[in-house]
Amino acid sequence: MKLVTCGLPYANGKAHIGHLRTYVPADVYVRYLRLMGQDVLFICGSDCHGTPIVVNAEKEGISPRELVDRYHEHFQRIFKELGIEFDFYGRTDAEYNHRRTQEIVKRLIENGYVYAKEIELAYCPKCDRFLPDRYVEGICPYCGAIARGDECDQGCGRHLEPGEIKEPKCKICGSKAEFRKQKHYFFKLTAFKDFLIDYLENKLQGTENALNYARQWVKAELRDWCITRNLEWGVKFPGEEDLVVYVWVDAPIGYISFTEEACKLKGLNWKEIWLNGEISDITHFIGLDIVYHHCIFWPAMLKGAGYSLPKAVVASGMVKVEGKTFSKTRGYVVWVEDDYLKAGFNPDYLRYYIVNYTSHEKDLNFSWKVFRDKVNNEIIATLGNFIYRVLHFAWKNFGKIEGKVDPAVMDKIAEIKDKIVSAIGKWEFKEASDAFMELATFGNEFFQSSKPWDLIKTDRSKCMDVLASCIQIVKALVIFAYPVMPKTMSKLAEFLGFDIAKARLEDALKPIESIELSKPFIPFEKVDDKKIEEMEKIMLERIRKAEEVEAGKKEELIDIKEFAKLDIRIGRIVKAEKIKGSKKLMRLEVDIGNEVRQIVAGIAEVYKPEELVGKLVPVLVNIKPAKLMGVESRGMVLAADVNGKPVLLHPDREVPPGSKIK
RNA sequence: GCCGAGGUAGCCUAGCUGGUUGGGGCGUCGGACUCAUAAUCCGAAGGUCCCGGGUUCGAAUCCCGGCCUCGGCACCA
Repeated sequence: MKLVTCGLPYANGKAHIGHLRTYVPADVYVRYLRLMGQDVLFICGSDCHGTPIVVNAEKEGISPRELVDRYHEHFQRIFKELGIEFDFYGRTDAEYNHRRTQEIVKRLIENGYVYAKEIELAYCPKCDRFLPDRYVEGICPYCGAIARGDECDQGCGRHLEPGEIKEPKCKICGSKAEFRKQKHYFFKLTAFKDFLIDYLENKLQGTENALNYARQWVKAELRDWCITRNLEWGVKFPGEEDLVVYVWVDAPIGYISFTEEACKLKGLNWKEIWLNGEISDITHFIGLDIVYHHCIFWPAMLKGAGYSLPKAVVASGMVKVEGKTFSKTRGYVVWVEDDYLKAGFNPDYLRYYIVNYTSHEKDLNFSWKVFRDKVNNEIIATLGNFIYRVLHFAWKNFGKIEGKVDPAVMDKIAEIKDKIVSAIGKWEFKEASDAFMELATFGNEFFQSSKPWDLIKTDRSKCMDVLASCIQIVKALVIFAYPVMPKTMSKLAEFLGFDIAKARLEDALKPIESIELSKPFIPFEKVDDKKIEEMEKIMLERIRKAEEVEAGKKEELIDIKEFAKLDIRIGRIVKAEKIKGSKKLMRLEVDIGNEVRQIVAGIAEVYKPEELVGKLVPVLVNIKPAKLMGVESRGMVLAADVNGKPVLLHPDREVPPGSKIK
């Protein structure tokens, strides 16, 4: 029994096209494996724990469970509609996952891979609880900027050790927090370094993007992981009522507990998968963002607890939307339900697009125009049209087809089958889908050059043979394309009188002796331009709104007194040099009239030092000094922000340095 | 700057353990056909294979140097 899993969607938001980049190919993979006669268990579920869920639930005034329920159902619905069929779709907050997680943690403790350590954590006396990192705010001891729990994110960027932050405040009630010592538990990841190097170099298979990334991390620096958190929501750490296990412990364990549940339902033994010697036939489909967890943390945990290790990790590339980096906040997103499904598009189209656009490892660009073109030119004109023209012609002129299939046709089908098998073995789903499209084109050529519309008038028997060959191709296409477009292809299989669920790739090569046809249906409906324009409008509107929100944040009105607090003066740049080790930072010496100040500015990507010297620029003089890349900055050069790039401002005419700006 | 992935015709790409005129798809242009959802088929145009060196009888393919793009980290006072 082979196990295939997908990275668990976090039950904290709706499904978007980025999710599908992983789930669709995984489903396609599983369907092809089954067509090859393999026994596969396909598992996924909702990732339900972690602080972001707790924070969001609190914001909405509901319990974490209610929030999780909502998205758990949402994802199940989306998967069903898109034909992504898991054998089991679980949730990590279920009893079975808690049980398995505690069992594994206990094993790790028994085997000596977990140790306790006292660390200082912010504690709010008013709320009477320890505060997870993102609930703490305070002052950075190094640069004085406002910093959050573990990091000076707005100031010097330093990583802050627990206890370092000054004047800690609770972000929930705003009252002063204090530091209290608390015992936490660490997983000895460092003990697995040699094991991981060997595993990643010699044992683990998968896509290069994942493996290379992980190898680099392991060789660099491994640190022990703190695996407990101060939360109520989560899996209790054994023996510690107040601590839950870190979300990245219980989430992947979901793969195991979901397998158990699936096996119960199917009368199988889960231990044959997860307690089956060193390496087991387990394949994880994931996004590039969680490579670290799946290639490093997870195998170490499994090893430490005595479980089997995954055989392969397959990571999908990133998703772009209309050529831009995917971003929910900036509006470059396609929501599966609100955008795609509500517009009434056939889910098979999106599956085809995702699988066929480019190699699994590379970036996928989603564009509505490309979507329309791929659907209309490839799915409909080439594949759908071939299927329909053959079935329609055969039904109209014969009704029943009994004829000899051309050996060249059989050879071609066999060739395509081999291509598909080889492509699936490499996780190259575009290659597999290109292969059946090639067969459709071959079919069109065969039909065209055989001219059955002429033969029907001169030689009915020969015409019948041509049709027999064409129907053989149609059957092969239905089987070969089924994993990518299950909804339409199963309807066609039914029309042709066979059960696709029991089909094998080899069946495409079994000659159809005789087939009786009824009136065929048009397999795919065209996507029209108006609909695409609508979709583009929706997206543009969303992008515009996102920009407005961004601008709106800055549009808080202030009065002149507040403005007067800003001491802005014209300064002359007298020296400029790039800061070593930084891409964006430039060290400037600026004459602001009564003194020359050192200022660090993030302009090095756009400006060269030599073009800056002598230039007059506005400088915010009374900003708190800060250190950037270890260089002190005592002021801020003002510039226009154009698509994230700075454009410097210069006075209309020569003015003396130090001139005040009002 | 560091690490990773890449740079092949308007777009997506195959080839990358070196070897006949660099394949394919979409789009474009011309033609043919009419069974079919104006679908299909045939043909054509379109490429400094990022740039510069080197190895070699021979390089898109190997080596060195550089440029650029994407992602991650650092950072944008």
